[in-house]
Amino acid sequence: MAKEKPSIPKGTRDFLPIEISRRNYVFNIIREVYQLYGFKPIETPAMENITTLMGKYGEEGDRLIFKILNSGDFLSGLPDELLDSKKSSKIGLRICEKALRYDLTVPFARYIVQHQHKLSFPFRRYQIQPVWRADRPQKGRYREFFQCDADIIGSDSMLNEVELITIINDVFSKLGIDVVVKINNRKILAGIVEKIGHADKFNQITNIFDKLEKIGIDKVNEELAETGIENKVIDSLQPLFYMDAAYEQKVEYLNKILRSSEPGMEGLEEIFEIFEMLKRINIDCEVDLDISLARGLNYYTGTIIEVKAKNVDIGSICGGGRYDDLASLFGMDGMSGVGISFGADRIYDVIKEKDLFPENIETFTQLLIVNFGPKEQNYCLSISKELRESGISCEIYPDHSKIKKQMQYADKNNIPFVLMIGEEEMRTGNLSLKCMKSGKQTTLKKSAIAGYISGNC
RNA sequence: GUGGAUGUAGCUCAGUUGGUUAGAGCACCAGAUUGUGGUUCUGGGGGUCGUGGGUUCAAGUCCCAUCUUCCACCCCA
Repeated sequence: MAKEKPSIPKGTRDFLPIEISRRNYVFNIIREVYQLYGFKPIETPAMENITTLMGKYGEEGDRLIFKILNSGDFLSGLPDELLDSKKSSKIGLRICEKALRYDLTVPFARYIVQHQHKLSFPFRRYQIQPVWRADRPQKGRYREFFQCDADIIGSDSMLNEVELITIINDVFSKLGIDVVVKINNRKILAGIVEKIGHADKFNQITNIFDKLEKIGIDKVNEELAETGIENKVIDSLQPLFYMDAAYEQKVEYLNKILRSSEPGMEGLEEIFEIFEMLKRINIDCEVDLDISLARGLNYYTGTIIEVKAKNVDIGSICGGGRYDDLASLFGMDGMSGVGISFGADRIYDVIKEKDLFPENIETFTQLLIVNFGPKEQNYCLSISKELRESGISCEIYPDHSKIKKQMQYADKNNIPFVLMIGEEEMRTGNLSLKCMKSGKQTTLKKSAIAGYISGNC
């Protein structure tokens, strides 16, 4: 048999125990905060019917959905002319009925429509599961990664937006990450585009706005001019592009130019409400109204939110927004929802880069019991049972190897304590406990061990 | 999907205008030390140089293709 070099698909990763434990640290903090706000956990399958996903994320999104080939003789029913046409996307839809989920929001919309009779609205759920995107991988961009979503569906209130923002604040302050939360509203963008008379070019224009931070104000103006917007109009937009302008100034200016735009004023009113509420509660992290923030999947209709870590170049680590029409795509009207999604893997990368993981999460086993031989091993069996019953995570070294080797094992596995029970200890009942960090050894009766370790961990 | 870079031991990398048997550090294993790890010393194992073709007396080195990883665009968490 030919030897195969082992590998995994590009953009996917294996995880070491230490990496899992660090990732769980991130998950646990997010989960705790979600539960503190009354969100309930749900799960959905890794794969959805392909029709559930296609067309929900825009053209680019469709391309990035992983499709699952049908089982069986999937080509037999295809007309020859379709096969001969070699149009992959069309053939793909005929031979793939399932696809891996691209995010957690669209499956959630499907979920609430299907289970509406078992749920009471407004419904707040959280969901921590992996998603898959057929993107080309690079730094902070994976083909399989975890999203941690929280959504409130069935309520139009801006209070929901405010709660989500405070959740973002709580999570990142617990993780010790310095972030800036950017907020915008699609209705404001629609109003601006409408006022400058290019409502038909919404995507093109907002896309250019979005590049502001990256390419700078001059290039943005250049690109806007290329789309056919008159210089006079571009000049009138300039105040919006000064990122560090105070919130009040931006709102005042928007009030002027959006006066006769119904969606524009509506969006502005929503933003105003959010910021008024935020003023009532103290929030540590920076929250900015950023008119250049345009991103977000196609389904967002109102508020859009994006969070970036300061001083780390990794794209957004959390994003979200309000979607009024998502459930109606599955046949349930009047169900506005708003949600956020933490990108656990990017958050992991930020914490790693900033070296912010706490040390104690690297300990798995607290105590190793050295194995001196068959007699001692038998004696240790009951000791390990008692220690575990007292909540001490411990293991007996499985072989009668040299002590040196067993100590090395403890050292490499970051086990803080080693218990040595040889002939002498068995006879006297005075057990030798070594603290690996200090190198000090103490003699204890077995009943005192659990207490000693708990007190010194 | 478009463009650019990269690939040599488990990891990080040297390797001259093409020229004997491809090196180092770290990691691993063994010993110095038969009841004591993390430091030190000694020794050892480990590479068909990403893969497939081509040029040449001779290729890790040059050419082509392909894959991987990384970077930019696009898009996004």
